Amino acid sequence: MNIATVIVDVPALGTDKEFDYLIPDKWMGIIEPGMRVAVPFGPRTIQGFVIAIKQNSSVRKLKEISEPLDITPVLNKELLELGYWLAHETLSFKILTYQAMLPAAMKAKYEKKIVRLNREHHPLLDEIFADQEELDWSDVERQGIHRDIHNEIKNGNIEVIYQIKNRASKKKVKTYHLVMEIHDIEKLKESLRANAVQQKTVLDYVMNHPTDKYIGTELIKNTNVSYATLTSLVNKGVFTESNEEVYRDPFEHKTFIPSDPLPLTSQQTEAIKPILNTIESNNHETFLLYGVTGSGKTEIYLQSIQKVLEEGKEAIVLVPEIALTPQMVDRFKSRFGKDVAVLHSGLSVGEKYDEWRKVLRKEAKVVVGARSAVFAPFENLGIIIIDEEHETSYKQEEMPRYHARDVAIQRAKYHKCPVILGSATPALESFARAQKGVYTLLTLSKRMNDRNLPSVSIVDMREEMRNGNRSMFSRELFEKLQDRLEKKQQTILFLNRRGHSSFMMCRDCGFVMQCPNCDISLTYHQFSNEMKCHYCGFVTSVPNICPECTSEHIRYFGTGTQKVEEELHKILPDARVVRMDVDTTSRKGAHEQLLDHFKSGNADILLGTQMIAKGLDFPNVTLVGVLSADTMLHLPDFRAGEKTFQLLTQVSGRAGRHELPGEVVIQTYSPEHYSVELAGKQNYDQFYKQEMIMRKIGSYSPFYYLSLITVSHEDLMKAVSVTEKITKYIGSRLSGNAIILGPVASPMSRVNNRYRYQCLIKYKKEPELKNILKTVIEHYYPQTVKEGLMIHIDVNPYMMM
DNA sequence: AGCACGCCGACT
DNA sequence: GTCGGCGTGCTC
Repeated sequence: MNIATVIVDVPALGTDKEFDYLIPDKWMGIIEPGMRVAVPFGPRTIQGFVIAIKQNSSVRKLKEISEPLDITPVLNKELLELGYWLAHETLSFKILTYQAMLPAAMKAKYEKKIVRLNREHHPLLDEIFADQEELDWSDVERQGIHRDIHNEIKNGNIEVIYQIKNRASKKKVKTYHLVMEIHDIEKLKESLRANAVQQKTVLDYVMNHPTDKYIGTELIKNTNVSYATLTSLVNKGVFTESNEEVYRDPFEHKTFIPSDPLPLTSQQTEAIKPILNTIESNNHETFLLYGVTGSGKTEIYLQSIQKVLEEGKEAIVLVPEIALTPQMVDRFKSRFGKDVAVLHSGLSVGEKYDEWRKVLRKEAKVVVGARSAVFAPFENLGIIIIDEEHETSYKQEEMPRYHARDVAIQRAKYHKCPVILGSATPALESFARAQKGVYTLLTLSKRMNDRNLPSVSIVDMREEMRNGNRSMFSRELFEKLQDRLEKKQQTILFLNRRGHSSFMMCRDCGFVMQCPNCDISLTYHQFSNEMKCHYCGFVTSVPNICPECTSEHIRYFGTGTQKVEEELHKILPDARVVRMDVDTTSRKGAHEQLLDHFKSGNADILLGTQMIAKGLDFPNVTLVGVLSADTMLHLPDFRAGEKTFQLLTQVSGRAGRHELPGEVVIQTYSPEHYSVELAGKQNYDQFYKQEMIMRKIGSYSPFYYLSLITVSHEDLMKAVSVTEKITKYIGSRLSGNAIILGPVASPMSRVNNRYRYQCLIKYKKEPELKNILKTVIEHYYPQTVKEGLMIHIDVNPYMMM
């Protein structure tokens, strides 16, 4: 058993396979599956994951593993297998699936260096090395001395070495251990010189707060002395000092008030019963917890987790973009305290690494996190919960293009434990599966305390226009805003930004400023006063005259949050507005600050985009206004109606969650569209029926599975011809039941000067499809590398652009 | 992905 | 003749 199977850190077709290495005697019994190792690969040394350990290899001449990079495995057997499964499902390279499972801090960084092999006098080497032991390869390149260096390598004077580095390190803090008895400290204090004030302060502090160790920074803060003082006390034998590893705690300055399980309503009790049963009986089952906003889904999550912990198992809770719902984290931390680790995008690389290690070391039993937290390295999973399961952020858009829901179910099958998908507006796919009995449907139709759903009025903005109101606020919304200001109640104003950013248009000739590299109009950014392309990053100045007809009547159109804010100030000068968008929340912690500001009553109106739609719960909010409900209704996406319905329903749910009744005003140009109308009525069931008809007519999911192939190339003809060949090939290999659409130009037909064409495959059962797609990838791989052709395959796509 | 190897054209 | 251009193929 001295041979290790390794997946190497080279994401390419030719290297996406197992490589065998000898385990040197000194590492025997130490190197285990799931560990990262450094291995020689060609002339380099790179990182790899040990997949298995075995007796024999079919390869004759094996190299030895250089060294292990972990003390204990970072992936368990289940996750190692999951990586293979995921690579197969998403047509991804295996190494990328493993990288997706680990915090970014553990991705290897490589350094190429040269070292001197001898100290013999040498004019060039003496000069470039000076006194250094090793030299970065980039220095060689910068100085343009390639030739000489290669000569010296040949002469045996220097050698090229490769180093693997971790991105983040473990955080260490200086710690002072108290090693002197209290009465000795007293004596020491007496014997100190009168002017040794600082040392005396520390000794006093220590006597008043006796404990066996002190963190250096804290000791200094509390006693107002310097490290030098502490060092002299170390010399006098009061302390010993050491560097101890600590976790970075993102919630260091937050206190959580412990919470106890709440009594459940009769509906909640009914809903949780089957979940508790599966936990107890160790069975896998997927539940769709369909509960209107405010029906108490979270309490069901909490009490299910409680049960899981009692069984000695662990829980994963996925929350979309968790930084956006600090309230949610609070609820879990309050209930489960130190057992909770949090993994979300707002944390620094180091913080994420620490939270992840708490899981690996079994110091945390509950993980609350965004998409990638579904890979938390637990070994006794008792439940996986996906809150707001319809959210599209659960789908990763880069390789591996996985959906957290699919991974969750796969893991739950392995662990024989339940999955709960929770939503007030389930994804159509999920609800359909629940109807078919694939998932078990649990319904919470009543809000807790029997609070009514807010009353919703839909305002036809065309009508407003006809009546001479050209403002972005309808009369109804304006009057209600005024009313809330008088009553000292709060309002949330939601601006649906997608497909609605500001663009420059000439009023005389209709010219719209386009990105020169992409097939999209440039967006006006008031903040920096520039025109930007959101796809390739192109930036240019704002024109004063139309570049086309030199007219001065060139203006920006569309509604940004800043513009809404200005307008609010004009019509309601006394209103205190908190604006939340990319500009105001980019600073770390700004998000939470703004929300706290609003919550504490320091503002009347919260104005924002997507980010205010989710999970917020403010008692004093009695009005929610949606400024333009239909902006994404017309996007080229078969889920546009579903997304609109979900968003409107979610936003509406923000009003009247407590004692005060809530009202919602939805402004729209398409009041008759069923997505808008039924969102107004909060009628998911009706929406489901209606949308299912549309999906059936269009042969879309959930009636068909989809796979999307996008081909892009600098040369339009190349993109077209390759897509055409692929479409033909696939058509010839699939059954007659599959529908193959293409080649057509992608809705984003050019990005970054690359033309994009696509082929959409709709199918019910095509067991050969994965293999066919793999053949396509293999066939075009050489062109991918050499000619800049890109083929991007998305199984079950969410982004159709 | 890198990197070495190898086979052609442009110079000392 | 040698240098160095980049096309080709391999990495346990």
